[in-house]
Amino acid sequence: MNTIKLVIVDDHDVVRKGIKTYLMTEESIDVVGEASSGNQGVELVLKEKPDVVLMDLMMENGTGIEATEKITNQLPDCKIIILTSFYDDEKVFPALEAGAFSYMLKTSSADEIAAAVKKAANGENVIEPKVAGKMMSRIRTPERLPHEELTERELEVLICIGNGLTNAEISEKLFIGIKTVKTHVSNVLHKLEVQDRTQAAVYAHQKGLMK
Amino acid sequence: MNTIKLVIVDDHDVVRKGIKTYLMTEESIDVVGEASSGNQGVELVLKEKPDVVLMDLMMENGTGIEATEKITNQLPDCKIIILTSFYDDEKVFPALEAGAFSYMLKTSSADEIAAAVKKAANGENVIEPKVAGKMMSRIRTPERLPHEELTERELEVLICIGNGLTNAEISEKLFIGIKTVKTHVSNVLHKLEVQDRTQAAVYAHQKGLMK
DNA sequence: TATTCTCTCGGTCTCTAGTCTGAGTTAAAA
DNA sequence: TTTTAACTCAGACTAGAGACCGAGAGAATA
Repeated sequence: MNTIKLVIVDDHDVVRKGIKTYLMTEESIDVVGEASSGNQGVELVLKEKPDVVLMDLMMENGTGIEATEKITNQLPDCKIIILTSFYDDEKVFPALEAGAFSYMLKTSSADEIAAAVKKAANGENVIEPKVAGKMMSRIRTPERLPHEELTERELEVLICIGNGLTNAEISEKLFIGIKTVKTHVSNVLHKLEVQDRTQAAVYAHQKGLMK
Repeated sequence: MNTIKLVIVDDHDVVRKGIKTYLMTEESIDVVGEASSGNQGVELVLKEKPDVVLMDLMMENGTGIEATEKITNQLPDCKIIILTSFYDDEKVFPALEAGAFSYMLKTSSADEIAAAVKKAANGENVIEPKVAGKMMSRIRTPERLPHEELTERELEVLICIGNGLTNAEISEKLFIGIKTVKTHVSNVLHKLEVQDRTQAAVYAHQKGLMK
């Protein structure tokens, strides 16, 4: 088997160094680069064209999800392993939809991560047991999340609501009439199956739709 | 100078291994143990009595803040360096109040962390620039965070708001009249300096007051 | 071309939210 | 004992939220 070219994208220096140091003992894996932000990661990956990418989700500049999407669009053969600090309901599926190949937690051991890298290079994906459980329950209830039915404009309005704006303020911000805002708000409330804007704001925050 | 005995408490295997591997090249530092949870960390520290502890804040079992408090109560000479994944308004001060000696981010380089360990053993504390900035602004405006001024009842009401309840629903849940609820809501809005319940709900979520 | 979707806006109506003022109760602190 | 703070509730009022109905313009699709 050829050497696996790997890029690590994580804003934590210690994590990058930790993985890199550990993987140096693995002869079949060659760490060809590291990046500390999503944007930097995309650039690096497009330049190095690695076989596998270890990608953190929570980073200060540019989310890992956006980076994952950009990379898979341009390099469909590049396997991206999401490596995140915690188990987050709302980010598993967006990440997988963005084209992530495997999904692991940082609580995994270094050995497990090395194994996941090799498997990814081999075309096998690894999903953390906890995450896999979520996927099963999602398959059992395959309905889309309510907010996926929102139109672009409605999502904009929802985010305004999530920021605590009144209808009048949304009207000014989006350059539309208050009546129109009310129409959108009403549609959003129905689609999200909530009773009022406060619940909509909570929904937006809990589902990670903000910003 | 004697060798510095260090314990690492972090639920991320890669972080522990990363720091440990890096610090092995430092002759003056001896990693005498690792723990993957707060409770486990307390036990280990009480047993090993290290000079310095590197402590993660976000862990699945037992928060780093509780662990920090327990350790400093029993071993006041043990220097605890908080090492956290992100810059969180709400956890800096509780951690420092719990007796943390230094406060660093995982975005710090491995060199910086090694330096912080040595400084801690020497009695010098290191506070991340960003965190230090927060401290300065706290000193400049020593007022408590708005929500700390809330009474117990008002906090209960705020959490209900954060859960999307209407005044009528809060009234039922807390067994008080709607008029009373309105009074509490009004007080909450003033104290938090927000205009309406939606903004209050957002506040509650952003400041981590929910649950 | 006909249809569908999205975004836009209007009118009317009801109800909730929130403000303000005032006030009684209890419990703890000075 | 007096004072203070927290919790309770009332009435009256204004303004915003949201429901419901209808409708026109533009773009995309069948």
